[in-house]
Amino acid sequence: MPTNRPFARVLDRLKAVGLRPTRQRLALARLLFEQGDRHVSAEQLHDEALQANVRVSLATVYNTLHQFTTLGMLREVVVEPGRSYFDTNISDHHHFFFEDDGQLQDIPGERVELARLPEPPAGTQVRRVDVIVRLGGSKS
Amino acid sequence: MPTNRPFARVLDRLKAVGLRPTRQRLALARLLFEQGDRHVSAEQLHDEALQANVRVSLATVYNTLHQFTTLGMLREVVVEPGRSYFDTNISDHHHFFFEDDGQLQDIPGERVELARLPEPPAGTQVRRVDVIVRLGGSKS
DNA sequence: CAGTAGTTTGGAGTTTTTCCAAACTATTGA
DNA sequence: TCAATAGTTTGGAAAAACTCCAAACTACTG
Ligand SMILES: [Mn+2]
Ligand SMILES: [Mn+2]
Ligand SMILES: [Zn+2]
Ligand SMILES: [Zn+2]
Repeated sequence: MPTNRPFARVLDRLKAVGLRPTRQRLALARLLFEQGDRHVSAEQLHDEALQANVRVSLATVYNTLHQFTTLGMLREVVVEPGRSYFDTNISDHHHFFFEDDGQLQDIPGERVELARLPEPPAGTQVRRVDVIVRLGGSKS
Repeated sequence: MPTNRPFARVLDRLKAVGLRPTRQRLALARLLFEQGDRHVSAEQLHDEALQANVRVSLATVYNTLHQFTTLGMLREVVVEPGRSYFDTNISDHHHFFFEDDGQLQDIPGERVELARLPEPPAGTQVRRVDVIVRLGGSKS
């Protein structure tokens, strides 16, 4: 029978990438990774941590989000001026963006087919292709 | 024979959309529209204006860029956190984004074929589909 | 357990963008 | 021609998101 080890998964992930499992990092990792795919802003995650009674500074939230992104555990998504979202879904996929309320929704990679794309200019390499489907309410 | 009317085109465009052709607006419109397709930030356009000896405040540059965007003369492109680009190419097209130097380059609409896209969620409507091809130097 | 490298933190700083209310100006039509 | 009006511009203050810093703290190693 499996023991009750609520932190184990997240703890192992931190170890795997060589980050010390500090109280703050562990708590943020749990908020990020233990509830399915999410798109969160730094401010949002900070609020969630405080509500969960985890004392952590906003600077640490930014540090952590950027470390996780650099280590490939998160993906940064930019759709609006003045706010970055961090995506816990790091698989190949795209996004609906609801311009009215600023929400992001995943589009699985296989539901988009890019049948043709130009060659990248000489000396460059494609890092990623983002498809953003911008949505408005039914009126506009 | 055509008279020498350097401002005529831009002036007509302003009239067409119902904006008063003020000194500032006229100058900004010329910088934007009289040299082919461009992707400029507000700060950039402001600098250009000053260098061309056009006294205009940064607030006015923002006002103007947003008015032009609302009126469909410009398109706002967001690829990086913390900076908006305004695109004078309002035709259906996409972008290469050079992550190293922050530059944008147009990809003509017909060079991208989106063979499949999911239906927009009920009650929403597609406003635009952005394809951003993020490029890195040859090393990464 | 002491030493060290990695981590966290509050607060100040930076950058981009927005807001504001006062001054200014293009347009209109009497 | 010009006064009234609505639209425009402006500097400076403010907001919003993010970064930086140096001091304090803590996880790991031996
Ligand atoms: Mn970042
Ligand atoms: Mn805007
Ligand atoms: Zn996603
Ligand atoms: Zn473009």
